[in-house]
Amino acid sequence: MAYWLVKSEPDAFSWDDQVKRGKKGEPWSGVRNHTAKLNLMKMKTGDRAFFYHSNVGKEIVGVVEIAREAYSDPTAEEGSPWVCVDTVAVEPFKTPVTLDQMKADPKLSEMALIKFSRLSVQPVTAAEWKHVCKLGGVKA
DNA sequence: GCCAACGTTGGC
DNA sequence: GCCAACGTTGGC
Repeated sequence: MAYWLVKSEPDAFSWDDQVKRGKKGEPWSGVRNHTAKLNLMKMKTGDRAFFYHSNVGKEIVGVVEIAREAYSDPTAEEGSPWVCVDTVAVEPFKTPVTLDQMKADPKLSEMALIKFSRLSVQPVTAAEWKHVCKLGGVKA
């Protein structure tokens, strides 16, 4: 299984919104960056991702699962190359893990979140996943 | 094909 | 609200 991190501005789509979608999930659409798109295309059903609130909060607030692999993004122009996946809420963090916390943690110094701060869909290593789950108070 | 200008993202 | 980082666009 692979691990990921996806970003959303809570003003646009928050963790609470994701939870409200229930098992139906929500299309993770609107990605318009090729690096992010490549990551979306690598996702498999059952992969897990951290749900990160950018701008407001700047913290990981929960875990989502990939419920549907990459398909043509319905919010993009017809014939455009953009894709989205469906995400379903799995579990909220007991304690949100903040950006400051991750920056200060030597175990997480190589995280894409810190090194490529503008990438909205990014891979997370198994070691990082485990560690952040621990900080967040959830099972890896 | 280079690079300056511009737009967008996201932390501060 | 500002600005740094980065991607994209367009003139040459």
